[in-house]
Amino acid sequence: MIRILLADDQALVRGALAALLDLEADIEVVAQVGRGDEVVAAARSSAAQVCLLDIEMPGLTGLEAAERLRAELPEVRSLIVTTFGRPGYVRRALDAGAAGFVVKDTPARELADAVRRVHAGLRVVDPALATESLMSGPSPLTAREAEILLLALDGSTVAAIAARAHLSVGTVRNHLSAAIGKTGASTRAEAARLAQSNGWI
Amino acid sequence: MIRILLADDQALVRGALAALLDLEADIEVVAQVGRGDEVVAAARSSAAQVCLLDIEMPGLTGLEAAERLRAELPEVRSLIVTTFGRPGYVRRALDAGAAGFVVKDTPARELADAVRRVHAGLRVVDPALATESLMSGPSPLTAREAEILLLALDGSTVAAIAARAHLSVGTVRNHLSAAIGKTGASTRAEAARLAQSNGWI
DNA sequence: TCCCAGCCATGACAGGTGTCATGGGCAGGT
DNA sequence: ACCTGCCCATGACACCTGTCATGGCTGGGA
Repeated sequence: MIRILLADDQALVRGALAALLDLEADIEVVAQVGRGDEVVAAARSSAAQVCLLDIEMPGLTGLEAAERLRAELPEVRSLIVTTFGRPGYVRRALDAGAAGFVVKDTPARELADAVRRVHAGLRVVDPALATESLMSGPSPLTAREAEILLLALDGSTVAAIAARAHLSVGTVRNHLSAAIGKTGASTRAEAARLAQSNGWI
Repeated sequence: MIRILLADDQALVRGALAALLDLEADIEVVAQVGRGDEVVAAARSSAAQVCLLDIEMPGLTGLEAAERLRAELPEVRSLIVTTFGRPGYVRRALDAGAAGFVVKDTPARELADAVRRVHAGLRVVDPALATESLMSGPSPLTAREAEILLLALDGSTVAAIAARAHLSVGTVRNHLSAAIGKTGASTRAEAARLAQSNGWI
């Protein structure tokens, strides 16, 4: 019997996935949480063996939760199950210690298989996503550029970004200009959008 | 026995919701589709009574699908089940003829209840969402402003937007300026983001 | 040690952007 | 018929942005 923890902030999706997995004879959902920062504690108290983690969650992202799990409960294996198959997410997930990565777009049957493989110690990654992830390569952005670009996501002016980052306006413009060049965009808004869709920020 | 059609582009979520609803004794999932433009045909051939529609779908949005259903199969009732509880979505959903609106964030139990109420001819709207929807009110944007703002979402320059909309650069700037004023933003990128999060575009 | 990459900052320039005033055309309501 | 609101367009102005050149600083490799 494989003991599963489910982490997804949408109660309906969480419950539905639980219903789906409980149909499998060899899988048992032993815990459900709706926040990333509840994952480690719940995994500990429920003695879960595999954690299904959504990326978008309050508290901690699924990626960060996987990192905590690796540090505090190394015998627990994480499987990222997310809506967005952004290239770059896969790499970050594996770097964070996740054992697998599937998108919510996969056939329902394959989820149980993925759980079994992860539980058996294998790594499982959506094949289509894996190639796309390798295509886009690692982030070309420096840490600072990524940070500034993140602040530019909401469409703020350069002055507002500079204030939030405690930097001069000119420096922000330089970082943004570098990011625009590296992403192949022509405005900072487009660069921010591209970087996000590639999982770079 | 209530006959249900499920429309969601994420196969995993669709399958999981099906597993969840099939646990109910009086509910039967008779069809599943992954695209908005397959909803009407599938509803017709499966003789579904209630359609659960996600908003974000290829082909047609759930809102548009609800509109088609009302026109072609008026006896079928639609229930919008979506990830984003954006104020403004509720109003648009009800305008499109949907009988209910719930977010994926609701407890699993309530979904079956919502389905039963919709089937019984009642309207069901997430109470928290309903008040928020009334708070934000209807869209302040004119049709043209919303259209231009939609083109500005990806961070394009004004010139690029003008080319795509077949308008002069000056006109685009005017529409954007009006939209910026109405949304209380200070750049078009921020205005586009605000309008989207309010369900106005 | 030198050198390089990244970070921060300044200044200047061209071109993009947001605002405003103005005007014509078109539908819908009184 | 009149008014109102929306759409489209033009032109001018101040300001914001993206780019480039330049320089100083720091923390690693070679």
